This record gives sequence, structure tokens and C-alpha cells, in this order.
Amino acid sequence: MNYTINEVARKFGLTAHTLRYYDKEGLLPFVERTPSGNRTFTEDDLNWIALICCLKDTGMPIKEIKSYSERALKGTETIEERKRMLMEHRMEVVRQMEKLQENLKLIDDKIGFYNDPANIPLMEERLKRK
Amino acid sequence: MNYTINEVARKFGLTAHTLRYYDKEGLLPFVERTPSGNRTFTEDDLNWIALICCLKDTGMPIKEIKSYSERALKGTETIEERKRMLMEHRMEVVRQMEKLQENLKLIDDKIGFYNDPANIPLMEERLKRK
DNA sequence: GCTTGACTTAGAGTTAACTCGAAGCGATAT
DNA sequence: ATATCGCTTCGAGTTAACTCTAAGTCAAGC
Repeated sequence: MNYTINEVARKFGLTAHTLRYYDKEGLLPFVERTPSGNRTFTEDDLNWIALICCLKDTGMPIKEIKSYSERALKGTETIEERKRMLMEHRMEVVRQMEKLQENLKLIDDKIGFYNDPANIPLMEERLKRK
Repeated sequence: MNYTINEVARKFGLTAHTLRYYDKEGLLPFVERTPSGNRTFTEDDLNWIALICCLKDTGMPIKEIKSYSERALKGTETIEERKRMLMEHRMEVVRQMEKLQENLKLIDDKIGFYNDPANIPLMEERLKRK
């Protein structure tokens, strides 16, 4: 019922190298080993990795994810700290979404500009005539 | 009516170093110099830099922004290519927004999980009891 | 005329996050 | 029993995007 490192890598679009790197950096503190020393991943580990990937993909640095992981390992006494970390990061993600909206608007404006033939004489490359 | 490199840096939250790096990498092909050799930025340059920053902040690599800039420098014959580049990148930005929504949802679920005292016995650190 | 401050260049150094290579071990297939 | 496969570790190498240093120029103020 458990998964090998390569099965997990495939599931998350990572490489085994990357998973080992995350493990070494302290992001996967729960992962156990088979008698022969190979990492073996449970369903719970997959859920944990999904959260780790989510935090990483939203720009949380490895070091901060590590500190979050360490708190999880410490036990229930750190629940409030962990919640605070996630709520703070949540605000950061909301800021990213707002910035992305703005940037999408700028790109759309530029595409719109290219779409209007009336703008051709105003193209950037023309603006530097001596 | 023109701006110095440090004024521009301040406006965009960059450093003069970074702007020179962008210039060296071919991202600012229109920027002219004063008689003494200093870069001098026009309003048009500011608009251009705003677009560059937008592309960079939405994950377009410097090399691709360079290739976009080179096309702009080439003239109106490249308008269609540039429009295609922006439209392709636009789709990428939309994908980023969708992914960000998903990730936000996962974070919210986790915060909700921490908020419900009934979940305390299910916390990650408990899931590894032997 | 000398100092100060903002600019210039080339090129070296830094950082985060991988990414890879080498050497080796343990379980299965011939 | 030997080859192969998938894993192991350690540590070095890579990449993108800066980030900084050193040495120097130029214009303005005292």
C-alpha cells in the first residue's frame, strides 16, 4: 500500500533527486524506510507532499517550509504557530493573485494595442526617431 | 524631462545594478545616453520597462524578453510575431492564476483543518505512531 | 583646482533550487 | 552466482537572475 520514491515523483511531476533533496532539507520529516533502507511513502505522506508543493509553488522558500515541517514534527503544541504561518502566507498568495490580475491587464492592453492598425505609427521602435 | 538610472530604479523598485543588467542583456534596446555617457530614460522608456517588468514578474525568462525586445527593435514587420508571443504568454499567465486559485484553496482547507478542534487527534505528527 | 556624488564598465561572486555523477547495496530474473 | 534494477549517500556542478567590486569619468560646488 506504500509508494516508492519514483512512484511519488511521477505523481507530483518531480524527480526522485528532488524528493531526496527535499528530504535532506527537512521538508519530509515523516517519511520512513524499508528494512533495506529505501524510502517508503504512505498516503499520509502524499497529502503532506501535496501541501509542501503547494507552499513551494506559491513562493514559500524551502527554509520556511522546513521550519513549518519542524513545527509539525514537534506536535500539537505548535498548531497555533503553524496556523499563523499559513494565514500569513495566504495573504501573500492573495497579493500574488492581485498582482497577476494587474499584469494580465497590462498584457491584454498591449495585445489590444497591437490589434489596432491605427497604432502602427506609434510602435515602440518608432518612438526613438531622431 | 528625462530620468536618471537611479530615478527609474526607485520608480520600479529595482536597483541601478539590475537596470544595467537588463540593458546589458538586451532588454532595454531604446535607452539613449547623455553626452557624458550616462543612461537617460524617457517616458516611453518607462512604459517599456513597465512591460518588461510585467513579463518578468509573470515568469517570462530574461532570454525570451530579450527576443521580444529584439523584435520590437526590428520594426513593424515583427508586430505579428510579438503579438503571438504575448498571446502565448497570456495563456501561461491564465494557467498561473488557475494554479494559484487551487493552491489558495488547499491553504484555506488546511487553515480550516487547524481551526477545527476535532481534528487535533488527526494532526500530521500523530499519523506516524508505531 | 579639489572634492563629492552620480554615473560608467568589465567581470567576479552570490543565492536558491535544483541536478547530476560516482560508487555502492539489496532484491529479483536467468 | 551473476547481472540488472532501483534504490542509497555524498558531494560537486548547473542555472537564472541578480548583486557587488574596482577602477574610472564627468559635472557641480567650495
